[in-house]
Amino acid sequence: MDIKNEQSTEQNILEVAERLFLEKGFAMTSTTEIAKEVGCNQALVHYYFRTKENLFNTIFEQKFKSFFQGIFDANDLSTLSFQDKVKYIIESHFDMLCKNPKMPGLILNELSRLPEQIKTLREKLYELPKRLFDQMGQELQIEIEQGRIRKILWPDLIFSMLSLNLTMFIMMPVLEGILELTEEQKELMIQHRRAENIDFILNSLRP
Amino acid sequence: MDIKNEQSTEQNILEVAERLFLEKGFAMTSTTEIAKEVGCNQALVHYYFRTKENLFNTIFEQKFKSFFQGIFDANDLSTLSFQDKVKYIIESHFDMLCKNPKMPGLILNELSRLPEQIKTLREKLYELPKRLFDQMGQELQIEIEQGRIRKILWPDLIFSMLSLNLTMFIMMPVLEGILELTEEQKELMIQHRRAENIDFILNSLRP
DNA sequence: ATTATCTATAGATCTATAGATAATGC
DNA sequence: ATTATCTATAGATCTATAGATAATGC
Repeated sequence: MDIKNEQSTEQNILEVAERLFLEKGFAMTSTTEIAKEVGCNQALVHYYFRTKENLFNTIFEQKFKSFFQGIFDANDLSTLSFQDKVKYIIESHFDMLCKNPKMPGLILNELSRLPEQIKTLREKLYELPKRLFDQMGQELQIEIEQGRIRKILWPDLIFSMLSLNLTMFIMMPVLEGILELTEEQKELMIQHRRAENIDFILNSLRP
Repeated sequence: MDIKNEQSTEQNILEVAERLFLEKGFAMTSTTEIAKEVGCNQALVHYYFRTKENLFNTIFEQKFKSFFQGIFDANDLSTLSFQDKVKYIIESHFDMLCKNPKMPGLILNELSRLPEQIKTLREKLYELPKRLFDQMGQELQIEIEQGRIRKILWPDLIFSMLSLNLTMFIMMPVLEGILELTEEQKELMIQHRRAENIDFILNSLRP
């Protein structure tokens, strides 16, 4: 009778589980609770996914992949100036976080339990963005030599870029609680910081 | 027979519980586990603290207070230049995080459950540092007018300062897992970022 | 026939308490 | 006497599975 119930129960379970895992983490979410929210009985969750761990891994793996490939998809940035590349990276990283605001928290809390995902992440970190990163590192070197950017190491720069973006989303639940933000205020704040982060970074890079 | 067992069992419980709560959070730490590590039986944990919640709150409240008052203790900064004040704040914030590297994670994960602490934090945020913050805001305004610092809002500046410091410690568990850092590498990285954060901020503030 | 769903339950925790026993401070 | 510690256990979860029943696709 539910409007949503066009989709299969399996799909429903996945969606509810994803939401609950993101909200409360692995340990605090029970298959009983998932079943209750889906509107089926608890055994069914195990019928489809056998174990809670299985269910979690299925969801996490998928979210995890799309999360990271979102950061540096191979857009051609070669026509842009170095500053514009920096700006583009900050923006796409920030927007990716906007779409998955709870993922950093989940990764932080659960990654240590998941050696397989750690391996994946390590490989991705060494592999995929290496081209982009090596190239950016070299370009940065040239910019510095030509006096268009102050002396700074590429790893330090990228760390600062990601830091400023990340904190916004990691701290948001606490900020909301403390400052009692409305939805509009929150949205304003996020958009403000998006611009501010770019500004802050580019200003720091001036020679 | 243990060397440490000079102190009372109650103190032992507090110390073990603090470590476990910081490592694994409230939900993932059981009183059974605490008792096992202390070397007593599980009933004793409840004898001293009645409930697990009680035990957690006792520890959290204490850590929480010392954590936040560490940030802006009323040191007299009035003889310093604005840049040196900024540097001092970054340094003391960073060093406070060094001493309590797991606190941000715990606060992030558990604060939502604790309305009392949220209230405390809100009051502190409005109250205690208001003097320092208002003053810094005014000073910043003067610096900007006199052309010694580029145009920036004080809340944006303080947010960026704290962001860069925070991320270092929040991401450290993940970084350690991915990059397989040794203890020395980790220590080097932390000290490097301490300097880099100051550098990055001060460079961004140039007019 | 096969697949989806339900009921019932075993077995593993975990928290909290009651009640017995040991240790300690007068 | 009082305080600290232990044993035992009630009651509440929670995960996972076995086995019965309903729904669906040929």
